[in-house]
Amino acid sequence: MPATLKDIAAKLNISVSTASYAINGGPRSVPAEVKQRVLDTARELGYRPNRIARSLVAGKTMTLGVVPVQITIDLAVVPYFQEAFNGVVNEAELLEYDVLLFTRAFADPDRLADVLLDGRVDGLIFFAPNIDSPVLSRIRESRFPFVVINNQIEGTEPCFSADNRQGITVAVEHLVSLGHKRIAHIHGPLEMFDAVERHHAFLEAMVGHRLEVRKEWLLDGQFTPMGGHTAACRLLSMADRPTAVVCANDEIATGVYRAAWEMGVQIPTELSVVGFDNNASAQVLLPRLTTIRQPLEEMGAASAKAIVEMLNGGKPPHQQFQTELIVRESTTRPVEVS
Amino acid sequence: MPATLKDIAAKLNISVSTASYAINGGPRSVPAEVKQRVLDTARELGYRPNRIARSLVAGKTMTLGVVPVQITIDLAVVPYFQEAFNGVVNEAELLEYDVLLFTRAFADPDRLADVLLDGRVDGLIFFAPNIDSPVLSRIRESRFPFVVINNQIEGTEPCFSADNRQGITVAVEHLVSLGHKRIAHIHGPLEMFDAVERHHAFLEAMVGHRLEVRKEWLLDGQFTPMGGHTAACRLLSMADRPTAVVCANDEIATGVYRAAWEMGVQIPTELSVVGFDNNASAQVLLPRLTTIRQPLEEMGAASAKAIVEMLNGGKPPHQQFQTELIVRESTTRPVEVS
DNA sequence: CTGAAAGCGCTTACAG
DNA sequence: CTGAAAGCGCTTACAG
Repeated sequence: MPATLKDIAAKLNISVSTASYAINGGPRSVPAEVKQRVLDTARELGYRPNRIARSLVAGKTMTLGVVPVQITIDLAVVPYFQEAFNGVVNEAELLEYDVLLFTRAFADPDRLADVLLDGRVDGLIFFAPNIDSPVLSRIRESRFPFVVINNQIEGTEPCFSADNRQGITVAVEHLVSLGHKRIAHIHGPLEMFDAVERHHAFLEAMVGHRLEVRKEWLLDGQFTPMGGHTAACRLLSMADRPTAVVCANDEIATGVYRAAWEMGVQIPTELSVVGFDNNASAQVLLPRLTTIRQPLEEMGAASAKAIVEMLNGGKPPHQQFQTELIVRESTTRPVEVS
Repeated sequence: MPATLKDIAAKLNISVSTASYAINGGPRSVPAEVKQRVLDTARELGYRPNRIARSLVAGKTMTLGVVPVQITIDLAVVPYFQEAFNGVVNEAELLEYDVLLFTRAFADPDRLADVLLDGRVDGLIFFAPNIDSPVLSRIRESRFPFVVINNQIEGTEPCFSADNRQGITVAVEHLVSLGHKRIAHIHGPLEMFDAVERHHAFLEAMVGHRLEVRKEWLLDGQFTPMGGHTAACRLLSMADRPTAVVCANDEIATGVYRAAWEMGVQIPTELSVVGFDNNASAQVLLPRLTTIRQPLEEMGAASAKAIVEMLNGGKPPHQQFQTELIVRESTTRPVEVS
């Protein structure tokens, strides 16, 4: 039972409105002497304004909701999430908003929408939702402010995504310019928009360079180290092996490194590896990983900024972020197999 | 302007109480026919119960606050935080609580306490606070429910920590049993409780084995890859080099690997490396890192569970988690330098 | 059985 | 200048 304005008012024989004005320093002025007494007894009683009550009258909560539609368990351990989330959190701090993470997974999109729209946050940020996200339609219907990171968006709400196509295109060009012709791709789960875009872009780039796309060199790596490991083990035990592999994210690359290590395959001399994301693990791998940087943190920050802009009546535009190939030590010329 | 109970009641010419009972399915019964009409118009108007209002009358918010006292910026990118946070989030989902992350850093402990105690959460979980945390005293005074992960605690509130001493002791024993005598330690920032405990434990273990502790082999690695890299560069360029190094966390070990790679020092043959935490990067390093596992996720989960127990009137006890040495490939016998 | 009313802790327009 | 009152959107004890 924390102290309330009523307690202070009662103790001082003044009205709660006066107490309120004194505590908030306005908008009505309060005589200095009264104000001081209010402040003193507030301190004495350990009074702290109740933000729930304040939110109710203000009609806003000063908090942003983050909704990771895709993953539910072990979410905070996925690098992709971590970086975008970090961007949101850093920016939210600057904007003086707090961040509520919605973790409850509901099979029913209606129930999920109910939870997201229950008034606890002023706006929502969706992280890399599945391509088919019925929740988004629900939220859209309710006209609640939201933005989306990395997804194709039907409506007009702001969407922040990386140029996956460009990234993959540049990566394949890089490999081709080194002399690679035999290039494999380990893709992510094809229910995810990013995975699909990168996969498409890979195929297009290969065709563009008139290189053969072998079905058995197109494997699912699930965006995880284990997926990458499994795929790479298959790839590396083929009699007819690729000289390079484009991984749909760095986590997959991590698994490829392990597989190569276990099978005694040298990176980059026997296998060139390209990742995607440039997250922390890319910095840990040795030789250092050549990868496509996706500015996830900026994207997270931009999405937080956009939501707040919308709350202030603005209409922030979609934004596509350029990717950047970071050439490090995991790619080199293929060995001649003549 | 979302629909409210009042809107439904007005439209149906019934009282808000009836509407409320119909929506909530109790505690008072409502005739089936009326109930159906309420539900129908609720759907029609897109009505969703306002949780802020509900929280205000219930006096609880069903959300848990996570407070990372130590770090403010780039928080969500620190593995330590990620894993403990993941534990909290997973458990919170099971308990049907949401998680609010407090990110605002206030120099003034009173202001911070005001924010933490403003009624938005039912309980607080503090992450690895600095040894000297004035905020904790403020929260304690207010008798607000809170628990702490990894810190020495003055009061009686539940505290969940790993047995750092045991971990380091076992690690040193492991190295000694392999024949190492020349052992270095790269410690964390000594304002942090964990760093101090591990540092102390290292010194004690060395003394216990009657091994010489060289001052120049005791370096600060700041719990970061860069810190570890810098420290290891110094260590490895000494004429008189250690044969093994105990890193205060895995991130430091990551930097040590890089330094060794750059300087052409082979791990483990020329340098044995032990980490602490067993986080994701430990799985990425090759050769695979021998490390001390600290069950951060369990600790996070336990803390969430404890808070909820407290909210239900319980009094959960302190809990110290055992650590476990995971021997992998980064430690071996030292080469004879005779 | 159901409606009107009080109250959660605030803010702020309205009276005096 | 300050107090009483209404209202934010709910829940629930109290009347009828």
